[in-house]
Amino acid sequence: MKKNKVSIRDVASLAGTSIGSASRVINGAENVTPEIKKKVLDAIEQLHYQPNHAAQTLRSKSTKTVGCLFTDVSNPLYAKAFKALEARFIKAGYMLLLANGLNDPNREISIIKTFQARSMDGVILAPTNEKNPDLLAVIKDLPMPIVVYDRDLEVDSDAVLYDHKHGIKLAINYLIDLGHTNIALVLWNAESRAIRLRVEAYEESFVERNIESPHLVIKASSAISSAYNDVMSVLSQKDRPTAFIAQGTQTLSSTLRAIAKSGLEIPGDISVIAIGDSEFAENHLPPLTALRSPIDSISQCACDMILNKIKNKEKLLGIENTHKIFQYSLITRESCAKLIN
Amino acid sequence: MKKNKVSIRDVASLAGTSIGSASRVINGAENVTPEIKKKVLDAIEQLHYQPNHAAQTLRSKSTKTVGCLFTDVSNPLYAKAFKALEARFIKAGYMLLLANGLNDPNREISIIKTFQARSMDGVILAPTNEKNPDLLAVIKDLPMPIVVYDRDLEVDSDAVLYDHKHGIKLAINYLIDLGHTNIALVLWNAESRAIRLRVEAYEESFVERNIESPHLVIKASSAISSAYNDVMSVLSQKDRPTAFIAQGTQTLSSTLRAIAKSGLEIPGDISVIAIGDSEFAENHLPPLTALRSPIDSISQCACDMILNKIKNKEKLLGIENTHKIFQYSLITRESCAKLIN
DNA sequence: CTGAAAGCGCTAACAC
DNA sequence: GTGTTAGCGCTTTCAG
Repeated sequence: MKKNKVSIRDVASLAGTSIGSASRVINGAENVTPEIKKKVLDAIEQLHYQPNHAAQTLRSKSTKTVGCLFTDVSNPLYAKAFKALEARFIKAGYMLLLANGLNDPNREISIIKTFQARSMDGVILAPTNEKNPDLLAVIKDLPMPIVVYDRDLEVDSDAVLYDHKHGIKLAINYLIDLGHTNIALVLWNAESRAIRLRVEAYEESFVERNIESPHLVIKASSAISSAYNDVMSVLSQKDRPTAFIAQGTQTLSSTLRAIAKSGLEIPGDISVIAIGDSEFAENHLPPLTALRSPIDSISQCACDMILNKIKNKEKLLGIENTHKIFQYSLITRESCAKLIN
Repeated sequence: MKKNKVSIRDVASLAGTSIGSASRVINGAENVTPEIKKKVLDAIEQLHYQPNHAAQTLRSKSTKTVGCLFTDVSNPLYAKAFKALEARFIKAGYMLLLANGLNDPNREISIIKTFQARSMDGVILAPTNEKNPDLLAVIKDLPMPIVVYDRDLEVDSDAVLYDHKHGIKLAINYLIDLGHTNIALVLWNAESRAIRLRVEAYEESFVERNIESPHLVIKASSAISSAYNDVMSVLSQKDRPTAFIAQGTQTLSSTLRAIAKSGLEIPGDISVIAIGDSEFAENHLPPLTALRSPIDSISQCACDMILNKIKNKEKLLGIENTHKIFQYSLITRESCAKLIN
């Protein structure tokens, strides 16, 4: 633990220039003689000078930091999104400050307030409590650019959204084309945009194909044990489903386990589609057909939106907010088979 | 997007006091009349005043932020650790800034430099490249309190460490007591303190019991497909193991899948112990005996170490660095059985 | 193109 | 106990 007390003053004096010139060099301003620039750079090098971030922030009114509120990074989905965002922001010279809302409205509110108190240059928000009026009020008060991440929030801001409906329809249509109609959808029992839309799309898919819906949406109350039990019980019914669409990591593997335990083969007896592609799906035996979520492009877009707003903050005050929607794609592998009557 | 330009000056003038008193109230100083305190608090309330964090930082030399370098939050282990740490730091009024090193030494170095440039009040470090001299040099230069998180880093700092050896020995002794000697350890093929110690402990366990080691350490090069294949092939040998100790999430489930595919029953034919307890292990059929990692206590300790050093920064300059070691515990469930010859 | 100087918003030291 | 004031380290006018 050493002390680091070299300031721009030291740099300027070592370089034999003024503080102003030193600052210009540090910030890459154009109007500096190569000569002075070199002297300053040398001094910086020699002194191991690092600008004081707090002072820069105070003066320039930019923290070079973006806040990110996700529900829970232990959900691999969010972890991946965070990593994708982090990579892009770091490249742009920003830091991403992650905080977990953990489904708690008060925590979410307090995190957002912290983002404000620490004057983040922008925020990416995915609060769980989409309808909470206090939450909404706090968000509306935010002075910095906002990107809503796959939530139906009634606030005037940019948003990036997954087309969960389209994804489910892709999967169901694929299965219907293979002859399946008795299709089950296994989700967990939470309230979220994703789940809401998936359930809606499930019913709509059958309507659009003029097929009677089997109404087999299984909402497991716990991702593991309950999904397993629920799938087991559905499987034991006389008119058991011939295909499953299962979400997530744990819900999926519980579903798979239940199928295996029931002595059923994939895809011979049962077809399976995973919502969300993963190494797991790819390497499973048999490899699982999966809905691939556009996580990288959505993250890139969120990042671009923020950076763009930050850059144009002064210039185009009346800049429009945009909602961008991203499509799933169906990666067909070997877990689905034609249904033979 | 509104503007937020109310400063402590506005608060003081509305409250009819001086800036100094306002500051004292904000910082909870003792020597303030209740009367003035109330007036200031009211003014703050009324103006929705929020202190400017950059100014506070610049003046007080404390960012109220702690940097956290983990390998990869998509690893559930790190995600859980991050959450545990975050909870404690938030409670103490700090923010945790997470960054993923992603196994890349340059990235790790650059992250640590960023932590320094942004003058984190403390850092929690778990770099993958434990021996990289540049990395080490950068860390040694850090001016703030450091806690090394389960790494063998040759730096003079606090550290929190898992007793991975003890964990493995717990598991192997338990299995030996059940009559197993042909025990396989399934890991993935990475270089880390955890894996290093587990492999060492594996061999030592047998030596300590005067049993010849079966030398069955399976290092899957990929967590999923390879673990599956490797376990399959071990299982097909004439003298197949009677017990498996498997790490992680994916390695474990691949191992389980291979066992199931081989037509073997747990615990009848094969005993299984999971390294790391989880909902998955708990809800598996049969419920899995597991080594529970002391993730909460280790996180709590790391947090306390940092906070303690921050608090005593000036006072006890020569404060000692401590290494604290945390024990796994064996949660016995139904996946292990007595070996009947 | 460069230097001098003002001041970002706040805390802490000091007088009263 | 309270008010005044000097900077924290930097960016950014503004003269020159």
